[in-house]
Amino acid sequence: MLTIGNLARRTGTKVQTIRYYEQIGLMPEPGRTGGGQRRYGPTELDRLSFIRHSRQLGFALDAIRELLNLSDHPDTPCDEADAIARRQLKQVERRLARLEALRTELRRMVQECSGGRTADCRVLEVLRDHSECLTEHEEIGA
Amino acid sequence: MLTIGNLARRTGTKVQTIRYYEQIGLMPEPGRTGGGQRRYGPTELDRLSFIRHSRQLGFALDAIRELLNLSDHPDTPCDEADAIARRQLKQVERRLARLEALRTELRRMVQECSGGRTADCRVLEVLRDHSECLTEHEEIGA
DNA sequence: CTACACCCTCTAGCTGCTGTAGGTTCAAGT
DNA sequence: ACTTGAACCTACAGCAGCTAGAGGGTGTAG
Repeated sequence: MLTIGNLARRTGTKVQTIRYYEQIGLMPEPGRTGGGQRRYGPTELDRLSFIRHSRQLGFALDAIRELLNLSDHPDTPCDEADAIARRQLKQVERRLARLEALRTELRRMVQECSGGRTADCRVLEVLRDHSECLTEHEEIGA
Repeated sequence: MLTIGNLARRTGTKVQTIRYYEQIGLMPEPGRTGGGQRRYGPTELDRLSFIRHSRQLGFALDAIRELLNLSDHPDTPCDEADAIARRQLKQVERRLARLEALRTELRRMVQECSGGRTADCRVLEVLRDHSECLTEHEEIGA
């Protein structure tokens, strides 16, 4: 039986985050000692590992909730899990495209800065005037 | 003189966002009509454009605050503006590297899913077992 | 039986907005 | 001059996904 601290250490999660996951129903309410402290078993360890790993792959908590649900029902067809992963992949690809455009723009800004007074700074100039941009970058979304 | 709505339209910002920027001191308190409505001039239009453009390039509000400060003092050397931009570039590059690793992992997951039962789903399997990952992806940070 | 590391709940804060409620003002049309 | 209706005002709550702190209780090793 693991204390919350041990579970945290084993999964690379913060204690508060585990309690938060419990609060939003992502982790089950665990057993408690007489004094009210949480104790976890291997099931919970697996579940939290799944959650952490999914987070590391960038899945939103809602998506993880769905994935966990699917994982709990081994006999259903796996189209849905597949669809969630594909959606996530699409999102990652969209973000990549955006970030690549940003990198280009930032590189250009930085390269053109000749190190004079801020009055002549290309960095500030570019920020002042959108028309100097080569690429469109309308959305901010992460 | 622009109303807040017109300023919003011209810069592609929401009205509430402008008021928010004012609240956190990023935009100045503008003049008001007798009835208490905000009225903006060209200075504010420029400032907000600068902010929006910087946001589109992914700068944090604090970085933008600094950049605006620098922009207001044209005779100081521009090393700092340059440093801020370089920092932002570094951050973008770090995020890109991370996202590329995620893309690889997600692609592999999706490709290996054969469309059977969730019990055999590679997507879920991979999420369950971190050791199947080819790449490390420890941090989640945006 | 005492230290002391760990646990508990509750609440507030972070970034960067966005939305809603409930009320007022402005400008155009009659 | 008066009415309409869009746009404005303030104030506050909420989003994701945690994180930090206060103020107190528990568990266990020596």
